[in-house]
Amino acid sequence: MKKKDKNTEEKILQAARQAFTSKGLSGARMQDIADTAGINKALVHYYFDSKEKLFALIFEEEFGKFFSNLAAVLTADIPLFEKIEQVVALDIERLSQFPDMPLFVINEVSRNPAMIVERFKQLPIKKVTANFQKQIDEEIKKGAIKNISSDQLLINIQSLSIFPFVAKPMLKSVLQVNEKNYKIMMQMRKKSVATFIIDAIKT
Amino acid sequence: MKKKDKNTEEKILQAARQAFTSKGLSGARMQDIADTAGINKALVHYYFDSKEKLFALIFEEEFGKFFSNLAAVLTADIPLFEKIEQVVALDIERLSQFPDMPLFVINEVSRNPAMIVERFKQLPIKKVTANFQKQIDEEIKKGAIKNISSDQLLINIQSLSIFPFVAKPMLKSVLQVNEKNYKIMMQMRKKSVATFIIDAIKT
DNA sequence: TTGTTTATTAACCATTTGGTTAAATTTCAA
DNA sequence: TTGAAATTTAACCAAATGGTTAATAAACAA
Repeated sequence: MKKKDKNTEEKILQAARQAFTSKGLSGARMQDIADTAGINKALVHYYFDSKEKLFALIFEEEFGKFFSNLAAVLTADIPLFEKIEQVVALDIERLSQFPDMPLFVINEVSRNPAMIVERFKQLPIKKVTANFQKQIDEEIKKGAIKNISSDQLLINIQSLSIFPFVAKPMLKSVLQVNEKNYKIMMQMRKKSVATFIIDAIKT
Repeated sequence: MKKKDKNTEEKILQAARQAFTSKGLSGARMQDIADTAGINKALVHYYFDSKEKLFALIFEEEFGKFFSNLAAVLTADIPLFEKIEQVVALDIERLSQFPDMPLFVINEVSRNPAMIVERFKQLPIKKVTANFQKQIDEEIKKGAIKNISSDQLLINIQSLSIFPFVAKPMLKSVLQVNEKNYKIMMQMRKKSVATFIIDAIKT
Protein backbone atom coordinates (compact mmCIF):
# COMPACT_ATOMS: atom_id res chain seq x y z
CA MET A 1 0.00 0.00 0.00
CA LYS A 2 2.98 2.29 0.32
CA LYS A 3 3.02 3.03 -3.39
CA LYS A 4 -0.36 4.74 -2.97
CA ASP A 5 1.26 7.49 -0.90
CA LYS A 6 1.84 10.09 -3.57
CA ASN A 7 -1.33 9.11 -5.30
CA THR A 8 -3.55 9.75 -2.29
CA GLU A 9 -1.67 12.87 -1.35
CA GLU A 10 -2.07 14.25 -4.84
CA LYS A 11 -5.75 13.38 -4.94
CA ILE A 12 -6.28 15.26 -1.69
CA LEU A 13 -4.39 18.29 -2.92
CA GLN A 14 -6.38 18.33 -6.11
CA ALA A 15 -9.68 18.12 -4.25
CA ALA A 16 -8.56 20.76 -1.77
CA ARG A 17 -7.47 23.13 -4.52
CA GLN A 18 -10.86 22.77 -6.15
CA ALA A 19 -12.71 23.29 -2.87
CA PHE A 20 -10.67 26.22 -1.58
CA THR A 21 -10.41 28.16 -4.84
CA SER A 22 -14.11 27.88 -5.51
CA LYS A 23 -15.48 28.32 -1.99
CA GLY A 24 -12.76 30.00 0.00
CA LEU A 25 -11.32 28.96 3.34
CA SER A 26 -14.48 29.24 5.40
CA GLY A 27 -16.78 27.93 2.68
CA ALA A 28 -14.83 24.76 1.93
CA ARG A 29 -15.61 21.55 3.85
CA MET A 30 -13.16 18.88 4.89
CA GLN A 31 -15.79 16.22 4.30
CA ASP A 32 -16.24 17.58 0.80
CA ILE A 33 -12.54 17.40 0.10
CA ALA A 34 -12.42 13.82 1.37
CA ASP A 35 -15.43 12.83 -0.74
CA THR A 36 -14.02 14.41 -3.88
CA ALA A 37 -10.73 12.64 -3.27
CA GLY A 38 -12.66 9.42 -2.71
CA ILE A 39 -11.24 8.75 0.75
CA ASN A 40 -12.08 8.92 4.43
CA LYS A 41 -12.00 12.31 6.11
CA ALA A 42 -9.52 11.11 8.72
CA LEU A 43 -7.04 10.45 5.93
CA VAL A 44 -7.03 14.09 5.01
CA HIS A 45 -5.97 14.89 8.56
CA TYR A 46 -3.51 12.02 8.48
CA TYR A 47 -1.76 13.59 5.50
CA PHE A 48 -2.18 17.28 6.12
CA ASP A 49 -3.00 17.70 9.80
CA SER A 50 -5.47 20.57 9.84
CA LYS A 51 -7.66 22.53 7.47
CA GLU A 52 -5.52 25.58 8.02
CA LYS A 53 -2.33 23.78 7.06
CA LEU A 54 -3.87 22.25 3.97
CA PHE A 55 -5.17 25.63 3.03
CA ALA A 56 -1.80 27.24 3.51
CA LEU A 57 -0.26 24.75 1.09
CA ILE A 58 -2.85 25.45 -1.59
CA PHE A 59 -2.52 29.17 -1.09
CA GLU A 60 1.24 28.95 -1.42
CA GLU A 61 0.84 27.10 -4.71
CA GLU A 62 -1.66 29.53 -6.20
CA PHE A 63 0.20 32.52 -4.92
CA GLY A 64 3.30 31.23 -6.66
CA LYS A 65 1.52 31.01 -9.98
CA PHE A 66 0.40 34.55 -9.52
CA PHE A 67 3.84 36.05 -9.16
CA SER A 68 6.22 33.50 -10.55
CA ASN A 69 7.17 34.94 -13.90
CA LEU A 70 6.04 38.49 -13.34
CA ALA A 71 9.21 39.57 -11.60
CA ALA A 72 11.34 37.90 -14.25
CA VAL A 73 9.64 39.72 -17.09
CA LEU A 74 9.60 43.01 -15.22
CA THR A 75 13.34 42.96 -14.66
CA ALA A 76 14.24 41.59 -18.09
CA ASP A 77 16.55 43.72 -20.20
CA ILE A 78 14.14 44.47 -23.04
CA PRO A 79 12.50 47.64 -24.41
CA LEU A 80 9.56 48.98 -22.40
CA PHE A 81 6.84 48.43 -24.97
CA GLU A 82 7.98 44.88 -25.56
CA LYS A 83 8.01 44.33 -21.83
CA ILE A 84 4.43 45.53 -21.51
CA GLU A 85 3.37 43.18 -24.29
CA GLN A 86 5.05 40.27 -22.56
CA VAL A 87 3.67 40.98 -19.11
CA VAL A 88 0.13 41.27 -20.42
CA ALA A 89 0.34 38.18 -22.59
CA LEU A 90 1.86 36.17 -19.78
CA ASP A 91 -0.73 37.33 -17.26
CA ILE A 92 -3.68 36.57 -19.47
CA GLU A 93 -2.34 33.18 -20.50
CA ARG A 94 -1.81 32.14 -16.91
CA LEU A 95 -5.21 33.48 -15.86
CA SER A 96 -6.94 31.66 -18.70
CA GLN A 97 -5.47 28.48 -17.34
CA PHE A 98 -6.38 29.13 -13.70
CA PRO A 99 -9.41 31.41 -13.78
CA ASP A 100 -10.37 30.90 -10.13
CA MET A 101 -6.93 31.73 -8.85
CA PRO A 102 -6.86 35.54 -8.74
CA LEU A 103 -10.12 35.95 -6.82
CA PHE A 104 -8.99 33.25 -4.43
CA VAL A 105 -5.64 34.91 -3.77
CA ILE A 106 -7.16 38.36 -3.49
CA ASN A 107 -9.73 37.14 -1.02
CA GLU A 108 -7.33 35.44 1.28
CA VAL A 109 -4.90 38.32 1.21
CA SER A 110 -7.78 40.65 2.06
CA ARG A 111 -8.84 38.48 4.93
CA ASN A 112 -5.34 37.99 6.22
CA PRO A 113 -3.05 40.78 5.04
CA ALA A 114 -0.37 39.86 7.56
CA MET A 115 0.29 36.65 5.65
CA ILE A 116 1.31 38.37 2.45
CA VAL A 117 3.34 41.01 4.21
CA GLU A 118 5.42 38.23 5.76
CA ARG A 119 5.87 36.45 2.46
CA PHE A 120 6.85 39.59 0.64
CA LYS A 121 9.57 40.36 3.10
CA GLN A 122 11.60 37.54 1.60
CA LEU A 123 11.08 38.62 -2.00
CA PRO A 124 13.20 41.25 -3.76
CA ILE A 125 10.23 43.47 -4.57
CA LYS A 126 12.10 46.67 -4.12
CA LYS A 127 14.68 45.57 -6.65
CA VAL A 128 11.97 44.71 -9.15
CA THR A 129 9.98 47.90 -8.73
CA ALA A 130 13.09 50.08 -8.58
CA ASN A 131 14.35 48.48 -11.77
CA PHE A 132 11.05 49.10 -13.52
CA GLN A 133 10.87 52.61 -12.14
CA LYS A 134 14.29 53.35 -13.61
CA GLN A 135 13.28 52.14 -17.05
CA ILE A 136 10.13 54.27 -16.96
CA ASP A 137 12.05 57.36 -15.89
CA GLU A 138 14.51 56.87 -18.69
CA GLU A 139 11.77 56.61 -21.27
CA ILE A 140 10.16 59.75 -19.91
CA LYS A 141 13.45 61.62 -20.05
CA LYS A 142 13.95 60.41 -23.62
CA GLY A 143 10.52 61.80 -24.39
CA ALA A 144 9.32 58.40 -25.57
CA ILE A 145 6.41 58.25 -23.14
CA LYS A 146 4.31 60.68 -21.17
CA ASN A 147 4.96 61.46 -17.55
CA ILE A 148 3.58 58.65 -15.37
CA SER A 149 4.61 57.04 -12.11
CA SER A 150 5.75 53.43 -12.43
CA ASP A 151 3.42 52.48 -9.61
CA GLN A 152 0.39 53.79 -11.42
CA LEU A 153 1.48 52.17 -14.66
CA LEU A 154 1.94 48.85 -12.90
CA ILE A 155 -1.49 49.15 -11.34
CA ASN A 156 -2.99 49.88 -14.75
CA ILE A 157 -1.31 46.92 -16.38
CA GLN A 158 -2.42 44.51 -13.68
CA SER A 159 -5.92 45.99 -13.54
CA LEU A 160 -6.48 45.53 -17.25
CA SER A 161 -5.07 42.00 -17.18
CA ILE A 162 -6.55 40.59 -14.02
CA PHE A 163 -9.87 42.30 -13.41
CA PRO A 164 -11.73 40.71 -16.33
CA PHE A 165 -10.99 37.33 -14.76
CA VAL A 166 -11.85 38.37 -11.23
CA ALA A 167 -15.16 39.88 -12.25
CA LYS A 168 -15.95 37.39 -14.97
CA PRO A 169 -19.41 36.28 -13.82
CA MET A 170 -20.49 39.86 -13.40
CA LEU A 171 -19.09 41.10 -16.68
CA LYS A 172 -20.60 38.16 -18.49
CA SER A 173 -24.00 39.20 -17.19
CA VAL A 174 -23.59 42.89 -17.89
CA LEU A 175 -22.30 42.37 -21.41
CA GLN A 176 -24.55 39.38 -21.99
CA VAL A 177 -21.96 37.15 -23.56
CA ASN A 178 -21.74 33.39 -23.11
CA GLU A 179 -18.76 31.41 -21.87
CA LYS A 180 -17.34 30.73 -25.29
CA ASN A 181 -17.48 34.32 -26.45
CA TYR A 182 -16.05 35.54 -23.17
CA LYS A 183 -13.05 33.31 -23.67
CA ILE A 184 -12.63 34.67 -27.16
CA MET A 185 -12.73 38.20 -25.77
CA MET A 186 -10.02 37.30 -23.26
CA GLN A 187 -7.81 35.92 -26.00
CA MET A 188 -8.21 39.10 -27.99
CA ARG A 189 -7.16 41.06 -24.93
CA LYS A 190 -3.73 39.44 -24.96
CA LYS A 191 -2.83 41.83 -27.76
CA SER A 192 -5.39 44.61 -27.47
CA VAL A 193 -4.61 45.44 -23.84
CA ALA A 194 -0.91 45.89 -24.57
CA THR A 195 -1.74 48.14 -27.50
CA PHE A 196 -4.19 50.05 -25.32
CA ILE A 197 -1.55 50.69 -22.68
CA ILE A 198 1.17 51.62 -25.12
CA ASP A 199 -1.13 54.02 -26.95
CA ALA A 200 -2.04 55.56 -23.62
CA ILE A 201 1.52 56.38 -22.60
CA LYS A 202 3.48 56.96 -25.80
CA THR A 203 4.06 60.53 -26.85
CA MET B 1 -40.87 50.07 22.98
CA LYS B 2 -42.41 50.45 19.55
CA LYS B 3 -40.32 53.49 18.80
CA LYS B 4 -37.19 51.37 19.05
CA ASP B 5 -38.23 49.48 15.92
CA LYS B 6 -36.30 51.40 13.30
CA ASN B 7 -33.43 51.86 15.63
CA THR B 8 -32.90 48.16 16.28
CA GLU B 9 -33.54 47.25 12.68
CA GLU B 10 -30.97 49.76 11.52
CA LYS B 11 -28.44 48.60 14.09
CA ILE B 12 -28.81 45.04 12.83
CA LEU B 13 -28.46 46.08 9.21
CA GLN B 14 -25.35 48.06 10.02
CA ALA B 15 -23.79 45.17 11.88
CA ALA B 16 -24.76 42.74 9.13
CA ARG B 17 -23.31 44.95 6.43
CA GLN B 18 -20.06 45.11 8.31
CA ALA B 19 -19.98 41.36 8.90
CA PHE B 20 -20.99 40.28 5.41
CA THR B 21 -18.86 42.70 3.44
CA SER B 22 -15.76 41.88 5.45
CA LYS B 23 -16.22 38.13 5.88
CA GLY B 24 -18.62 37.04 3.17
CA LEU B 25 -21.75 34.97 3.52
CA SER B 26 -20.17 31.82 4.90
CA GLY B 27 -17.62 33.63 7.04
CA ALA B 28 -20.04 35.91 8.84
CA ARG B 29 -21.69 34.76 12.07
CA MET B 30 -25.19 35.58 13.27
CA GLN B 31 -23.95 35.74 16.85
CA ASP B 32 -21.35 38.22 15.74
CA ILE B 33 -23.95 40.39 14.08
CA ALA B 34 -26.11 40.29 17.20
CA ASP B 35 -23.17 41.18 19.43
CA THR B 36 -22.09 44.06 17.23
CA ALA B 37 -25.67 45.35 17.20
CA GLY B 38 -25.75 44.95 20.99
CA ILE B 39 -28.79 42.68 21.03
CA ASN B 40 -29.83 39.08 21.43
CA LYS B 41 -29.33 36.74 18.51
CA ALA B 42 -33.00 35.76 18.46
CA LEU B 43 -33.84 39.37 17.73
CA VAL B 44 -31.93 39.21 14.50
CA HIS B 45 -34.14 36.34 13.42
CA TYR B 46 -37.20 38.17 14.73
CA TYR B 47 -36.47 41.07 12.41
CA PHE B 48 -34.93 39.34 9.40
CA ASP B 49 -35.90 35.69 9.62
CA SER B 50 -32.85 33.88 8.28
CA LYS B 51 -29.21 34.55 7.54
CA GLU B 52 -29.90 34.11 3.84
CA LYS B 53 -32.63 36.73 3.84
CA LEU B 54 -30.57 39.21 5.79
CA PHE B 55 -27.71 38.61 3.44
CA ALA B 56 -29.93 39.10 0.41
CA LEU B 57 -30.96 42.51 1.74
CA ILE B 58 -27.39 43.62 2.27
CA PHE B 59 -26.37 42.32 -1.11
CA GLU B 60 -29.22 44.19 -2.76
CA GLU B 61 -28.06 47.38 -1.09
CA GLU B 62 -24.42 47.04 -2.06
CA PHE B 63 -25.25 45.86 -5.52
CA GLY B 64 -27.38 48.95 -5.96
CA LYS B 65 -24.50 51.23 -5.03
CA PHE B 66 -22.40 49.43 -7.59
CA PHE B 67 -24.64 50.08 -10.55
CA SER B 68 -26.87 52.95 -9.47
CA ASN B 69 -25.46 55.88 -11.33
CA LEU B 70 -23.41 54.02 -13.89
CA ALA B 71 -26.30 53.48 -16.29
CA ALA B 72 -27.36 57.10 -15.95
CA VAL B 73 -23.93 58.42 -16.85
CA LEU B 74 -23.48 55.89 -19.64
CA THR B 75 -26.68 56.92 -21.36
CA ALA B 76 -26.29 60.65 -20.76
CA ASP B 77 -26.21 62.86 -23.82
CA ILE B 78 -22.67 64.19 -23.45
CA PRO B 79 -19.45 63.88 -25.48
CA LEU B 80 -17.59 60.56 -25.16
CA PHE B 81 -14.46 61.87 -23.49
CA GLU B 82 -16.49 63.79 -20.97
CA LYS B 83 -18.53 60.69 -20.32
CA ILE B 84 -15.41 58.66 -19.64
CA GLU B 85 -14.20 61.27 -17.20
CA GLN B 86 -17.51 61.22 -15.37
CA VAL B 87 -17.78 57.45 -15.17
CA VAL B 88 -14.28 57.08 -13.77
CA ALA B 89 -14.66 59.90 -11.27
CA LEU B 90 -18.02 58.56 -10.11
CA ASP B 91 -16.72 55.01 -9.78
CA ILE B 92 -13.67 55.96 -7.79
CA GLU B 93 -15.60 58.31 -5.54
CA ARG B 94 -18.12 55.65 -4.69
CA LEU B 95 -15.44 53.02 -4.20
CA SER B 96 -13.47 55.30 -1.89
CA GLN B 97 -16.56 55.54 0.26
CA PHE B 98 -17.33 51.80 0.27
CA PRO B 99 -14.00 50.04 -0.28
CA ASP B 100 -15.22 46.59 0.80
CA MET B 101 -18.16 46.63 -1.54
CA PRO B 102 -16.74 45.56 -4.89
CA LEU B 103 -14.96 42.46 -3.60
CA PHE B 104 -18.07 41.54 -1.68
CA VAL B 105 -20.32 41.88 -4.71
CA ILE B 106 -17.89 40.10 -7.00
CA ASN B 107 -17.56 37.22 -4.58
CA GLU B 108 -21.21 36.63 -4.13
CA VAL B 109 -21.93 36.90 -7.82
CA SER B 110 -19.16 34.39 -8.45
CA ARG B 111 -20.59 32.01 -5.91
CA ASN B 112 -24.13 32.42 -7.10
CA PRO B 113 -24.21 33.65 -10.71
CA ALA B 114 -27.89 32.77 -11.08
CA MET B 115 -28.78 35.56 -8.66
CA ILE B 116 -27.35 38.32 -10.79
CA VAL B 117 -28.73 36.89 -14.01
CA GLU B 118 -32.20 37.11 -12.51
CA ARG B 119 -31.69 40.63 -11.31
CA PHE B 120 -30.31 41.80 -14.61
CA LYS B 121 -33.31 40.53 -16.50
CA GLN B 122 -35.29 43.41 -15.05
CA LEU B 123 -32.74 46.07 -15.93
CA PRO B 124 -32.49 47.77 -19.31
CA ILE B 125 -28.91 46.68 -19.88
CA LYS B 126 -29.29 46.20 -23.57
CA LYS B 127 -30.51 49.76 -23.93
CA VAL B 128 -27.55 51.07 -21.98
CA THR B 129 -24.91 49.06 -23.81
CA ALA B 130 -26.53 49.60 -27.21
CA ASN B 131 -26.63 53.30 -26.55
CA PHE B 132 -22.98 53.36 -25.59
CA GLN B 133 -22.08 51.14 -28.53
CA LYS B 134 -23.75 53.61 -30.88
CA GLN B 135 -21.80 56.53 -29.48
CA ILE B 136 -18.53 54.63 -29.85
CA ASP B 137 -19.29 53.63 -33.41
CA GLU B 138 -20.05 57.23 -34.30
CA GLU B 139 -16.78 58.44 -32.87
CA ILE B 140 -14.92 55.76 -34.78
CA LYS B 141 -16.66 56.71 -38.03
CA LYS B 142 -15.83 60.35 -37.36
CA GLY B 143 -12.22 59.29 -36.96
CA ALA B 144 -12.10 60.76 -33.47
CA ILE B 145 -11.05 57.50 -31.82
CA LYS B 146 -9.39 54.27 -32.84
CA ASN B 147 -11.34 51.16 -33.66
CA ILE B 148 -12.42 49.44 -30.43
CA SER B 149 -15.45 47.43 -29.36
CA SER B 150 -17.63 49.13 -26.78
CA ASP B 151 -17.54 45.95 -24.69
CA GLN B 152 -13.78 45.99 -24.48
CA LEU B 153 -13.73 49.69 -23.72
CA LEU B 154 -16.27 49.22 -20.96
CA ILE B 155 -14.20 46.38 -19.51
CA ASN B 156 -11.11 48.58 -19.60
CA ILE B 157 -12.84 51.47 -17.88
CA GLN B 158 -14.22 49.29 -15.10
CA SER B 159 -10.97 47.37 -14.70
CA LEU B 160 -8.95 50.52 -14.19
CA SER B 161 -11.49 51.97 -11.77
CA ILE B 162 -12.43 48.97 -9.69
CA PHE B 163 -9.45 46.63 -9.56
CA PRO B 164 -7.23 48.88 -7.41
CA PHE B 165 -9.92 48.68 -4.73
CA VAL B 166 -10.53 44.98 -5.08
CA ALA B 167 -6.84 44.13 -4.86
CA LYS B 168 -5.93 46.86 -2.42
CA PRO B 169 -4.23 44.74 0.27
CA MET B 170 -2.15 43.00 -2.33
CA LEU B 171 -1.17 46.11 -4.23
CA LYS B 172 -0.31 47.88 -1.00
CA SER B 173 2.12 45.08 -0.23
CA VAL B 174 3.63 44.88 -3.69
CA LEU B 175 4.08 48.62 -4.01
CA GLN B 176 4.94 49.03 -0.34
CA VAL B 177 2.77 52.03 0.31
CA ASN B 178 0.86 52.73 3.50
CA GLU B 179 -2.85 53.35 3.86
CA LYS B 180 -2.58 57.11 3.62
CA ASN B 181 -0.50 57.11 0.49
CA TYR B 182 -2.67 54.48 -1.12
CA LYS B 183 -5.68 56.74 -0.63
CA ILE B 184 -3.77 59.60 -2.17
CA MET B 185 -2.94 57.43 -5.17
CA MET B 186 -6.60 56.55 -5.57
CA GLN B 187 -7.57 60.21 -5.53
CA MET B 188 -5.02 60.93 -8.22
CA ARG B 189 -6.53 58.15 -10.31
CA LYS B 190 -9.83 60.00 -10.53
CA LYS B 191 -8.24 62.17 -13.20
CA SER B 192 -5.26 60.15 -14.40
CA VAL B 193 -7.27 57.07 -15.32
CA ALA B 194 -9.62 59.06 -17.51
CA THR B 195 -6.67 60.70 -19.24
CA PHE B 196 -5.04 57.31 -19.63
CA ILE B 197 -8.11 55.88 -21.35
CA ILE B 198 -8.68 58.88 -23.57
CA ASP B 199 -5.05 58.91 -24.65
CA ALA B 200 -5.33 55.22 -25.42
CA ILE B 201 -8.26 55.53 -27.77
CA LYS B 202 -8.01 58.97 -29.38
CA THR B 203 -6.53 59.19 -32.87
C1' DT C 1 6.41 -16.35 7.42
C1' DT C 2 6.13 -12.97 10.72
C1' DG C 3 6.30 -8.88 13.09
C1' DT C 4 6.64 -3.95 12.40
C1' DT C 5 5.47 0.06 10.01
C1' DT C 6 2.32 2.62 7.14
C1' DA C 7 -2.17 3.60 5.23
C1' DT C 8 -7.14 3.58 5.76
C1' DT C 9 -11.53 3.40 7.89
C1' DA C 10 -15.73 3.57 11.04
C1' DA C 11 -17.30 5.48 14.91
C1' DC C 12 -16.93 9.21 17.97
C1' DC C 13 -16.43 13.80 20.22
C1' DA C 14 -16.58 18.70 21.33
C1' DT C 15 -17.63 22.94 19.45
C1' DT C 16 -19.85 25.97 16.53
C1' DT C 17 -23.71 27.53 14.21
C1' DG C 18 -28.23 28.80 12.42
C1' DG C 19 -32.44 28.64 14.22
C1' DT C 20 -36.54 27.99 17.78
C1' DT C 21 -39.35 28.52 21.92
C1' DA C 22 -41.45 30.09 25.78
C1' DA C 23 -41.33 33.43 29.01
C1' DA C 24 -40.56 38.30 30.29
C1' DT C 25 -40.71 43.14 29.32
C1' DT C 26 -42.31 47.17 27.04
C1' DT C 27 -45.63 49.89 24.38
C1' DC C 28 -49.82 51.70 23.61
C1' DA C 29 -54.69 51.95 22.57
C1' DA C 30 -59.22 51.62 24.78
C1' DT D 1 -55.74 50.97 34.40
C1' DT D 2 -55.72 47.10 31.75
C1' DG D 3 -55.00 43.92 28.30
C1' DA D 4 -53.57 42.91 23.74
C1' DA D 5 -49.77 43.47 20.56
C1' DA D 6 -44.98 44.11 19.74
C1' DT D 7 -40.23 43.68 21.36
C1' DT D 8 -36.51 41.38 23.73
C1' DT D 9 -34.19 37.75 26.12
C1' DA D 10 -32.36 33.25 28.17
C1' DA D 11 -32.24 28.71 27.39
C1' DC D 12 -32.45 25.23 24.08
C1' DC D 13 -31.98 22.20 19.93
C1' DA D 14 -30.51 19.74 15.88
C1' DA D 15 -27.35 19.73 12.32
C1' DA D 16 -22.90 20.56 10.63
C1' DT D 17 -18.10 20.73 11.24
C1' DG D 18 -13.13 20.16 12.30
C1' DG D 19 -10.81 16.91 14.49
C1' DT D 20 -9.57 12.36 17.21
C1' DT D 21 -9.25 7.44 18.30
C1' DA D 22 -8.98 2.77 18.14
C1' DA D 23 -9.22 -0.91 15.26
C1' DT D 24 -8.28 -2.94 10.58
C1' DA D 25 -5.87 -3.74 6.31
C1' DA D 26 -2.01 -3.49 3.44
C1' DA D 27 3.09 -3.24 2.61
C1' DC D 28 7.40 -4.57 3.54
C1' DA D 29 11.76 -5.79 5.80
C1' DA D 30 13.89 -9.64 8.37
